[in-house]
Amino acid sequence: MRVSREQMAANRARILDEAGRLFRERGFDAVTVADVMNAAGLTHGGFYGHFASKDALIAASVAHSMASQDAGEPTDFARFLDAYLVPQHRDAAAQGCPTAALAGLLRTQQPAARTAMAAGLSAQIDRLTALMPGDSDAERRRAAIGNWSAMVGALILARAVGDDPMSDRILADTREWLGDVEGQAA
Amino acid sequence: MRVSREQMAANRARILDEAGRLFRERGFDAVTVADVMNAAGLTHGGFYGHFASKDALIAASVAHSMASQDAGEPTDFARFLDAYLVPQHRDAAAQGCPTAALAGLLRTQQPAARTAMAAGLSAQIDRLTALMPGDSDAERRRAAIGNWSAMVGALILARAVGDDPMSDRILADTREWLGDVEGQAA
DNA sequence: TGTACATCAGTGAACGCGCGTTCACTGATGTAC
DNA sequence: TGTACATCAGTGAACGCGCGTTCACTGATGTAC
Repeated sequence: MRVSREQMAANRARILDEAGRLFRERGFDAVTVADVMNAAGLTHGGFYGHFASKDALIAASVAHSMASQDAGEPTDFARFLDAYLVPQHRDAAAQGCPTAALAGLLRTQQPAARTAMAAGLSAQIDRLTALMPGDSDAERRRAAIGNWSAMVGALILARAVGDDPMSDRILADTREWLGDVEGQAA
Repeated sequence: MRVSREQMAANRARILDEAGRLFRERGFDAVTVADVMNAAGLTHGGFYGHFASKDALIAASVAHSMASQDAGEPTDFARFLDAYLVPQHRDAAAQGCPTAALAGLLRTQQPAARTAMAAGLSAQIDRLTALMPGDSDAERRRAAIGNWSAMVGALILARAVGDDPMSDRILADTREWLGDVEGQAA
């Protein structure tokens, strides 16, 4: 059942897409190699033709998910913030921000996966720095890192507590607070 | 090998202490029931005399770790912030803030564990609200939630990226940025 | 261009290991008299 | 207070299951002529 080179490349791309979706939704440990392959329409045995190990898939998947974030590159920080800290995003982790979904899981992962996160995070901070007001580049970068930490932190906390009414409040209050801080700084 | 009631209570307390330490250090999945029991100086077979399941231990451990945070209740926000966003805290997750160590892992845990996180988080926000400047209680609470999201988010991001030089920068920049924001708001 | 053969992507059964959980047993604790 | 017995916290072997990984096989693709 050999397939064409194009087909194989498409299969690999589908494996990465599905892995990114499943890992964001359930975390690395709760998703099996067979889960990913089945989601991609394949059987688990073929996995090792594409990746050396599950850890290699995790590293590639983190890089893939972080890179796909570039596509939706924000051009207006206020708009980005308002779309980010909302219940719909909290409830759609599978399609949402990979940083918020995965950062808390990466401390115990292998170096390659953490390096991929570092690269994606660095790119995101560069992007946000360009959108920040401020007199110096250092000041804009500091604001970008502070805002991004608060956004990712608020989303992680809102997701951690489950159905609790505090979840909505964390999102709304952090959104308003960051909006006020921005207003003051501008 | 029956032990006295006091001894049994002490054993249970030691199990919870060690579980809290190990879970913060390695996450829930990478720590086995046997790991926890051995760390507490016991064998794995006796575990089910104390807890109904590993999930029950996780829930109890989250509650235990979050409650132990009350002990170090901060009285000065600037001091708390300066001690929180530093490399030593980043590198000592086992003894550090349970919220930063566990929040990212809780989305995929059972309701009891998430409820315990919600309760601990609520208490922490109440504590920080009391330390915030501001005209109204709503404003102080918003500042507490925003600051706490940024602190937890920055620590999670700094831990996610590993040895990367960005790790130190995330801590330092977020610390300075929050200090500036506080200064402006006061 | 057509044919014969080598390659190799994917399949699915199987392997081995580790983990959560169970259970028969042990012997110190707690209690009844 | 001392003795006899019931209780039960902890032990360690065993069980069963699921997961990452391997491997012999299949049959379509790619290539040599």
